[in-house]
Amino acid sequence: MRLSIASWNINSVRLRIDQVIRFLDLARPDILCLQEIKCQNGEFPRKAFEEAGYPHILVTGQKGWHGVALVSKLPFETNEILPFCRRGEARVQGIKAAGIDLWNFYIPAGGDVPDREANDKFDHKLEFYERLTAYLKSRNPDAPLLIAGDLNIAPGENDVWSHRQMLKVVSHTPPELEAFANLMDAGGFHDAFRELWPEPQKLFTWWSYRAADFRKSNRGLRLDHLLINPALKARITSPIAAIIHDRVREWDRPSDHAPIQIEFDL
Amino acid sequence: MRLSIASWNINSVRLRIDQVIRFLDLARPDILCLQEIKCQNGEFPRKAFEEAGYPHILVTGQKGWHGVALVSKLPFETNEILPFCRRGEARVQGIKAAGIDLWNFYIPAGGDVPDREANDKFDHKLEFYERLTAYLKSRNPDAPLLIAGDLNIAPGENDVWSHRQMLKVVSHTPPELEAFANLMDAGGFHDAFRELWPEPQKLFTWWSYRAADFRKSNRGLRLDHLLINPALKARITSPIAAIIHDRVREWDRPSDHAPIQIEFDL
DNA sequence: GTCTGAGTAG
DNA sequence: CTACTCAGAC
Repeated sequence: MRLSIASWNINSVRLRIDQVIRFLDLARPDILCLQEIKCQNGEFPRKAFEEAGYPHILVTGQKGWHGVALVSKLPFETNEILPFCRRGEARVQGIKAAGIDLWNFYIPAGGDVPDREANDKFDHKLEFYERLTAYLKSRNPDAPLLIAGDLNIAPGENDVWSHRQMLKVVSHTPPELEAFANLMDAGGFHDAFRELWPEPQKLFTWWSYRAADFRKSNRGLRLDHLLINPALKARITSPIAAIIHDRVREWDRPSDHAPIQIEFDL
Repeated sequence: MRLSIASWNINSVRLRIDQVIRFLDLARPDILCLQEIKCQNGEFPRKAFEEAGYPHILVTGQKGWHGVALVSKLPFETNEILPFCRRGEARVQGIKAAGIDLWNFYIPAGGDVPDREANDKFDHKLEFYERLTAYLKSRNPDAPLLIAGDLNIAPGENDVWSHRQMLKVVSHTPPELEAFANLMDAGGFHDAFRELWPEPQKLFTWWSYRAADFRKSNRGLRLDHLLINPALKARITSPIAAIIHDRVREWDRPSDHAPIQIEFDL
């Protein structure tokens, strides 16, 4: 079977429901992982997704901030509780579909000051990574796993518009780069995007709203990821397609994140 | 010459600039008086009015609340300072166009409690009426004058959906009705709307946002007025046309006020 | 119900 | 820059 998974930090699903449906109609992933839905469970626009052909829906919302959701053409099970967010915010989902564990994360952004003592948000972010990394070490590595979402770290020199300037900015500071590397090591993850577009090519999934013309300044970051563990990689029988839908960032009143998508045969 | 004057409480001119231009294109008044523009002078969308054929613009704005503006096909002079608002808020404009004095007012709404002692906003409203009435008594009555705007009083029994219930509600309380009557007496004003649609016909220019269907409940008030003094009346050589553009209140995300317009030959 | 401001977050 | 909350106004 062919499987296609997408992920998108939508920055308010109610405000951008038309754009999400438009994206689904053009990209037709089997499963879409959403982050920053910014609504409570009862406020999620289920009907629009059902009508678009995505009847299987899991919403993990809260009032106002954060919130993740998963909409799927395929049925899925929810059987795992993933205790990575110490504040219990709506940032984590774990499902099993087509025999694969799929985790959808909106990892904390981490505030402005890259100092765990002075800035509790930064500490919260790194602790999320630490908990996730530790969990992976004790998890059965033979179970196929895909991690999707806004991980809020740009891990490589070419995942930021300026490595030198960004080393001081939360999302690309040394402790974050180390946390991301530790995660990759612990899970043995494969990054299909970087495989397809090798260094030193720049890859971005996010561009600030503050730039008048994000294409012109192109000061982006690669904060969104789809990570494949070795057990899943071993089951894939085709080349892995991976695409950043950066044209979507050009739409009218867009999210500041572009959707990302991977596709492969099992 | 034929002269056409309109008035509209727009409830944020930046949010509804498309609707204002649409209204100008359909009604083509020579001068439009706006109230509740809710912006500072530099934030007023001058260009849209200029492109619509209204190059003469006077903006009296402030941050966030209130604010009045006047856009005109005809040139005008601004020569009079009208000291009716004791708080110095952006609620008053006076110009002279086509030999006529035109005053554009956004008179204070007056808060909830109809008691001058307990509610300073109510006192402020009545003092505005008192100052205006006193000023008219000392003004040269031979100068043609038109008062336009949201005067925030529904003066007659048939200017409210329920005279009995509204007598307790600010906009139609006895001291306000008296203040309005004193104003009309002092200026000798002619109300072209009531002339054209005599009692007991209901006339409304405002409907609350809270009603699901304002047409169905039709709990409106006549708060907006265009008042003609005797010297102006004497110069008018045609019947006076007067229309409440209540269809505009049906537009998508409308102001809670409808535009009003009068037209006559001089 | 629909605006604006201030504060918070990204 | 854009989104959310909440309060204040009408």
